[in-house]
Amino acid sequence: MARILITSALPYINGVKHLGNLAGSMLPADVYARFQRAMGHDVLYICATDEHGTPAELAAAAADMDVRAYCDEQHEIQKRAGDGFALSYDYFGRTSNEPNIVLTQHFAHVLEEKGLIEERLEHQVFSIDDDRFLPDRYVEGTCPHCDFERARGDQCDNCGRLLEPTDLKEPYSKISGSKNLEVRETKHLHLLQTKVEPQIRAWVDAATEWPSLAKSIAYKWLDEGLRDRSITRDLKWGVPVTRDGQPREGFENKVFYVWFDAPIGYIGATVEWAEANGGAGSRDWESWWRTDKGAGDVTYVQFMGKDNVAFHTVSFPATILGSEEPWKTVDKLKAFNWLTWYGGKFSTSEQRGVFMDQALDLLPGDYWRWYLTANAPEGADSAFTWEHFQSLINSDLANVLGNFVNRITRYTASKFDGRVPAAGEPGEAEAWIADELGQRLPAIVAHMEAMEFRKAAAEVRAVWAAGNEYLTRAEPWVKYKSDVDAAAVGVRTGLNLVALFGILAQPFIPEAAGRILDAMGVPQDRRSWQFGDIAGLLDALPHGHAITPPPVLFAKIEDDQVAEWTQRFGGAEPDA
RNA sequence: GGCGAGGUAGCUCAGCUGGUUAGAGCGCACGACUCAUAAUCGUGAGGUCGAGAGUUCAAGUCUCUCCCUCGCCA
Repeated sequence: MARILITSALPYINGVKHLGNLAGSMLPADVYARFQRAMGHDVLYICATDEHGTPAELAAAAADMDVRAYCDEQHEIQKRAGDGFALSYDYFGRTSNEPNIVLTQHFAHVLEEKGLIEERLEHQVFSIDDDRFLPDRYVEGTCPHCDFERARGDQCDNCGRLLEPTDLKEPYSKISGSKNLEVRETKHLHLLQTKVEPQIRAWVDAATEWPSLAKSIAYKWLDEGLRDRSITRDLKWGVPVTRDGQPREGFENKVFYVWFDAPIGYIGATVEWAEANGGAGSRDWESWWRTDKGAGDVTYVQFMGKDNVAFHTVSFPATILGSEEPWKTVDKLKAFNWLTWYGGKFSTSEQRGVFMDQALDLLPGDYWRWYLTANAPEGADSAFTWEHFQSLINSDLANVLGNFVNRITRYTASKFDGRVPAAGEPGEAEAWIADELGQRLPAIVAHMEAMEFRKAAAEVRAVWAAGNEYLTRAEPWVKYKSDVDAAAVGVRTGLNLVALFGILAQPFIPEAAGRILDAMGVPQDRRSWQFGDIAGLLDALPHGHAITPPPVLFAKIEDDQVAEWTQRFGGAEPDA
């Protein structure tokens, strides 16, 4: 039994995420976690909300709430949305919780001891009316090069030139619009990434199980040269900057930069998990994260969107490797491209795209899980369209899987007293389906191991379709007229296929899979992915065992629903 | 502007280090079947692989130029 640590990129706290975020990290991580559990491995799947930083403060202010109260509320909302999609986190923590604060301060302390942190004086724009320092992109003004009036402090969107906030003419605060600004001196801690660069490069060189997308992004950053990076900010909301357990002199009103403490949150959330579970034995967080405390045999797998790759392959490793402590680092990394909305961006303001909570109002989580997995943006960006969604769900879930379950269970109820028939011997049709399964089941496992979810889903669908083909070949309803025993073999095999399909479906559509398996009376300990004995799989249900035809598993998506949703959330004609 | 990804059947996408008649699902046409959510099963029609040039015995797959789309710019 292998030990597998899985994390998905931490969703930011300011509001429910859209389907693209779900599809690019949390969902595939969950599919993988469920798969590995079904394979019998010891899996720890950790996620958390990323709560610090200016956007959280501003969102809280906009909601007229205290930041912590705002985060409390948003964390619960995101947790609920995750539950709605059956995301099976072992723990869904928070970067603002105590363990992450302790760990963040610990890393800063160790890095400073190693000579990798130093104080530097900076000049930053301070907004007197907002009573805060403004991050570069929150300062706007007129571009000194092209006179564009809404250039940002870091760059002009019109002429594309990189800027410093102090370059802007007529600068104003993007937060309040106030022009009452001044430049103040402020001291910050800088992480000397330039000194760690050789270690990071060697570590990236040694990584064998990263996809090319991840490696090329990492090398791109390394080749451009790492920069020493400020890891503190003039904010109230964040991890306090300390020294020897006391507030650090001159840093009383500063906190660590959100990108410094957020990835440490993977570890912090694991500590939260351990504390919630007693913290003993394998429930010990260090046995997952410290190679000197038993994490040597852990395989660590990270899931993220491509925008996060650099932070996970370069920035966070700078923290970890720079500490020179025996922390577990990522082994396998799965990066996703974007799920687009009809080829363009999801956009809240333009009402283009669906958010996680809205999606659940329309349809159960399984529908979305299947679409987003079967259509995952793995090789390239992939487009969501209502029409594609409708056809995929209706075809794969309603017609191929749902109808298969329905047709064979109902036939059993009407002709075989709702029981698994014992009579008859397997023949040609049974040999055919056994051969199909013998080829396709290993392929599915291989695709899952390789984290090729799109291909895995296609293969799972092919197995479901093979079930229908099997019934066409076995045609028990024809045989029933002349030879009830011959029909019984087909029914028995069909029922066992239903159970197998439920087992196969678990990582992808866990709720529906559970209903199928419950209806077939498959006990919990018989639901794992053990496909070695095909003949056994086709005769696994006890003879005479009663089954219940489940209600229709997947309702079809109707054209008028698509029309309504297109109207509400945007679709093919954004201007219409 | 810089950087990145991509342009393959009507649609959404596979096609590894170049090598038999370029694949899948959906959609479409025709046929079969009737246990089933008018579901299912079978057969078939659809592509000069963005454009041009080059390397090679051989290019969707390598090189160059161009066109177009999308994204990112901490």
